[in-house]
Amino acid sequence: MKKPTASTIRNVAHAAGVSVTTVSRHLNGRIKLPAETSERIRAAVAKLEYRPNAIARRLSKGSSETIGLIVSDISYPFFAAIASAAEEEASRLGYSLVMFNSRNIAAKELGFLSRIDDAQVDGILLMTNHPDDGALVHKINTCSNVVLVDEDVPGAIAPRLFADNRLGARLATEHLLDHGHRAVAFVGGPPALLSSKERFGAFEDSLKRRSLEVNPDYVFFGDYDEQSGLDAFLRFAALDSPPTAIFASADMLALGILQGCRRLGIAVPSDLSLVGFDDIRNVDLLDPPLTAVHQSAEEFGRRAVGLLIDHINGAEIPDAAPVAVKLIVRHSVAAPRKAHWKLAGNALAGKLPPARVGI
Amino acid sequence: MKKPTASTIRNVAHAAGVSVTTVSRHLNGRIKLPAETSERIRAAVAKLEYRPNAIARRLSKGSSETIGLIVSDISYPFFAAIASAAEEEASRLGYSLVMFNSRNIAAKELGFLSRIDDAQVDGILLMTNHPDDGALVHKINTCSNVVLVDEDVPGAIAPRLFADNRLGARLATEHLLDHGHRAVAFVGGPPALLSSKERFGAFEDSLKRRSLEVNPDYVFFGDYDEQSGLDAFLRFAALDSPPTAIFASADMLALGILQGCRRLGIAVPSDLSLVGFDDIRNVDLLDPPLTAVHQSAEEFGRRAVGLLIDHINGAEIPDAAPVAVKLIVRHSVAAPRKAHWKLAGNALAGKLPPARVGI
DNA sequence: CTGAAAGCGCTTACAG
DNA sequence: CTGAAAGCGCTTACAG
Repeated sequence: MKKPTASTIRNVAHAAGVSVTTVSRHLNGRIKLPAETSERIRAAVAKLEYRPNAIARRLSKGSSETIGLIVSDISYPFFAAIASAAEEEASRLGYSLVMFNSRNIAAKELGFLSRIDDAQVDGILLMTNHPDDGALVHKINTCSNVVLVDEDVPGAIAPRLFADNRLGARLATEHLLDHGHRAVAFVGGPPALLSSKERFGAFEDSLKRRSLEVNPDYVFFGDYDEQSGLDAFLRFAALDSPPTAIFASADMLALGILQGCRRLGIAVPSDLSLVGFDDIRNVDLLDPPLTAVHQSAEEFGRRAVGLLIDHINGAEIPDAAPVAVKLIVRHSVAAPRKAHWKLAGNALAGKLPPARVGI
Repeated sequence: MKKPTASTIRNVAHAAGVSVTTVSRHLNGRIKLPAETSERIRAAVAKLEYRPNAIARRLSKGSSETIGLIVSDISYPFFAAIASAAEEEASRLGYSLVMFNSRNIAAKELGFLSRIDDAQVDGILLMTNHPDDGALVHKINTCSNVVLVDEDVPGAIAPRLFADNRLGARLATEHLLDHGHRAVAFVGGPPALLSSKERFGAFEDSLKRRSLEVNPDYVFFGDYDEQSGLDAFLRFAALDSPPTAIFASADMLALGILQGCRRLGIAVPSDLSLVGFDDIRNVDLLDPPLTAVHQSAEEFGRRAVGLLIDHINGAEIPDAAPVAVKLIVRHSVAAPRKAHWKLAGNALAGKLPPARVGI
């Protein structure tokens, strides 16, 4: 039961001596009232501390001026930055934005998506990070007003906004190649994701363009987190000829790699060069400052909200241009050493992670 | 208008040949039906892809099994970590958690808080980061079911959960003192905040306990962000006798200080020792790895949700014990040099920030 | 222009 | 045990 204290539109109407209809219309600006009447309503609203019940409004109107953002992991800094920018833009456009943390669980994503059906939100920005088993496409295609952000769900009929993954990966790879590296490794996220596919694809192309082959030992796919970065590093470290450079296709992976280097005494960049992707806040303060492909979270959030609101308003949404990327050169890349770095003795004993599947 | 496709409880009732009442009660588990009847309902639900409209339910029930979390800045890593932990615990207890980014704007906090009034959420975890002008206390005291997390709003009648700020600050300060520092500075957030007051208070006490005085030149209050850290550093750097150690009462401040050191060529810890507060993810990878007071975001999120749900259920909430803290020693603290570090010539020209108010 | 009334999709006292 | 009906607090066709 509602608290008995909250006053309703009926109370206001009664206090102002007009009908509920009139109060509603006046409050929604659909009517122009004589100054005297509108003043009576204003006074009643103030006196009763009346605040329209948003739930009731939604039920009858079917819309809420609210948009949702489903994020797979709010503690991933790049995602949090997108969320923050999205909120700011939504607010600017008169919407409120609510965020849902799905922890990358498909069932939660579906549940949050259902909020479109009952007008809890008018639309949703979906940032997923796992392959779809079909349920997601189905859901997206039955509820309108979702836009896919950062990762794709293949088959979904919805506007999309992605980064320029291919260009970013090419920039990173060529930067390494330009420094003379030939033994360069790739660390990716879940292989089924668009970002992984595109970044790996461009990595491969960049090598090919220089008549180089991808060495399967130098490719690792995991999750987009520090642990996977560490796992990748340890696998590479166990090789007879470890790579001299790594393209970590997400900064969190690079952080895990750095972690591994620190533990095993490998110096970056003199033993091993490293470039990241995302360029999250403060990577310039790492040891060493990380060279990384920058993508603008601000642009991501802002444009995604714009797309969604246009979509809600029924506009035809053209394919969105990718979010721009650029390489930020700092100090984690140097020319390769003459000799490969090798771990002393059994430094790796017991540290090797289980193998992960390739692409 | 709702999409015509969404089916309602009436459709289900009709298809199953029972009343709406029966369907509702059955779906809410308030009734035990003959297997045959419940099977008919199940079939109807499946066939019509019926999903209860949560908005309608809220309007009639007045509750939503949803809790809200208002965070002043979701891109602040420590807050994002709390949010993440809170979501997990809420989910475990059968609630869904929605997050609101207030950008530390009081009006937004008030607006989000109002969602308790219309049952959009059953209760709210409030993380604010600015002094209250009175509106917040009033709001909190008129809507039940809010718990204050991380920072206080004085005068509010609500359960609270704070870190052990005093102990944390003491640990940090004594660590510096134990290394022989006497010229130790304090950098705080907004001086009106509980965390600032408590951390500064304990800093002061720790000095006093060793018969040391706080040097007003060594105290700086700003915001809890990198910029303020940088500002503080630059002010200290302009002093004739700069401090040999800084207690940055938030990691983001420490990051700004590190930024300043890098720009001006000051070495940490040999020129300047530094300890942070929060111990956010990956500060072990900084240059140098940051010594910091650790507070558990996981514990914060988990316990805050527990408190709130107990509160919603009408339990009497005793004063919560503070969230534990501990000092994590890494490599940003060393013994002070014999001589004070000084900047060469006019290295600071044009870089000095405007003065900020003291406590 | 104004208002009485129906309706949004549920839940739940109340009566049978 | 079951169901018809009222009610949650709004909005909005519809009639006056």
